[in-house]
Amino acid sequence: MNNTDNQAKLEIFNTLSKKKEHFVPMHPNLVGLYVCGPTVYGEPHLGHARPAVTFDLVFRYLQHIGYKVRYVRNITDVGHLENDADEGEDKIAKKARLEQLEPMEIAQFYIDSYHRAMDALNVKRPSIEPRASGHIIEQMDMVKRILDKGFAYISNGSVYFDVAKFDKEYGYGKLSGRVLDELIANTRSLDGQEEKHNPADFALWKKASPEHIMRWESPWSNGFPGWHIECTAMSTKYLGEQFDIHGGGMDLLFPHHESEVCQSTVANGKESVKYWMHNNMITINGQKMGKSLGNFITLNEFFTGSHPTLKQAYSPMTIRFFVLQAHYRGTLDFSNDALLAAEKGMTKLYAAAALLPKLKAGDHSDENINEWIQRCYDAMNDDFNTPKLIAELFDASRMINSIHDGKMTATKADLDLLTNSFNTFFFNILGMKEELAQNNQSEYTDQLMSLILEIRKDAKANKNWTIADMIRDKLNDAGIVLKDTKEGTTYELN
RNA sequence: GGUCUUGUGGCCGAGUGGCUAGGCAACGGUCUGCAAAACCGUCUACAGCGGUUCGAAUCCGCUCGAGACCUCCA
Repeated sequence: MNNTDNQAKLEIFNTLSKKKEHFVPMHPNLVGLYVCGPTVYGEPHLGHARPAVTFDLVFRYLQHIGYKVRYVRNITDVGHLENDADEGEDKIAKKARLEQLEPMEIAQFYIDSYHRAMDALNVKRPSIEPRASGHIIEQMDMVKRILDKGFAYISNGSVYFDVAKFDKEYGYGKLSGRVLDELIANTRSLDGQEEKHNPADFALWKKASPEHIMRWESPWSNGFPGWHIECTAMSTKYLGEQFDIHGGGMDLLFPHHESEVCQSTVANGKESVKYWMHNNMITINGQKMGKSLGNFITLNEFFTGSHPTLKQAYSPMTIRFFVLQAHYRGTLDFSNDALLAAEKGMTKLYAAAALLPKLKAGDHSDENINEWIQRCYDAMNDDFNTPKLIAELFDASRMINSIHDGKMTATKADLDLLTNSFNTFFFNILGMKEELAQNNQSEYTDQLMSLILEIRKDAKANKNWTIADMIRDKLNDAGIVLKDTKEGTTYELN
């Protein structure tokens, strides 16, 4: 199967149409991908891992089938308002005061932390990672354009988008399915609403109250941009007025993405996004994750196991594999049992990968490798069905083990094909990487181990089971697992 | 309350209107000095109640459960 075939077969579930559609990029061989990135005022947690891994997979697969992809993932580092106690106060500004640090210092601290966690999860860095604070001019420009077109109004120094007018001209709610009248009926009256003509209107620019530290001079007031405008401004700047894929979590569907549709439609005169993709949410033991529920777990806590909910530490690759073992549009529940099962399964696939170079070719093949490869591509082309792909990899693992045990054979050509494809799907596309333990197998370790295995072999030859078992058990305690096979003993580091 | 999504075997998790995904766990077998690993086999589920159909886990309706969103938080 070549790239052209796969490009033609790829189907993506489009939130706009609520069905799978053939993916046809606007420009041949080029794809523009925009994903809503993190708001940097806290440690990265599971809620960050899911979209990051999901769209990393999309990024990787699109590249694999031959597209040149520009992947833009923003960093939101301005304009965060808290909803609880300190109403109207910028989230970053609040933290800054509490900790006596510059707002940008806080943002930088958490950006670094986010990057470290994403690197650990083997999430590729995007092509461009623009910061909202670095695009204030572009955002103001976008607000001006919307004002000029007559779809926004100024009220007490703030600028609001006129949703009712938009609804009349273009129809509101295409993405989320919201009906404007129902929205208005359901909106409670809240402080500050009197500035708006209509409760469904949203801010494009907010006048800063005195406690705001992050503020910029604008034609309307000294203030800061509304939340939704940053994505519209930055996606337009880097991907153009129309681009292929916009992704994010389902929690962003409304109002954030719906508002983006409004803004870009007015500012650019056309709908800008062709395919909207939304990953589903995560839960922990069936509950949503929240600080108040006591199940808020950061990624570092997962990696180290330092949270009361966790029975053990889970490596970054275990988390990644676990995320990929569920389809991105389904909810994903984290539990110790499920993570443990994923970890074991993942280990099995690593073991199969390690076996591949050791396989001996036969004169015929018992399985059709090309058909297997086809099934792998079919899975990916079906809206990135990674659980299906992983099931195929487990099938391959069974083949690999059987060939290794001499219970099956494959020709040299098929072995090369199998090796190449297994590695491509497991490492390059799913983005699994060897974890530290495996990389620790230095030459010294190898020499020491071969000495120890030699001693045990002697002991076994002399039927000295006490010594042989002691070596095996003590090594096991140290995290080194011995595997006795007909060809001799091998070892794995855990 | 409203909008949307979702409910699959002990656990996780794919799925096409008819052809028993896969993983983990459990149990049996082969192999092994024993064990682990590996391989083979067993465990045949689709929230509940109706309806459409020759046939539904898959389509429709209702009920129950879960989740997301419904603020100028991002």
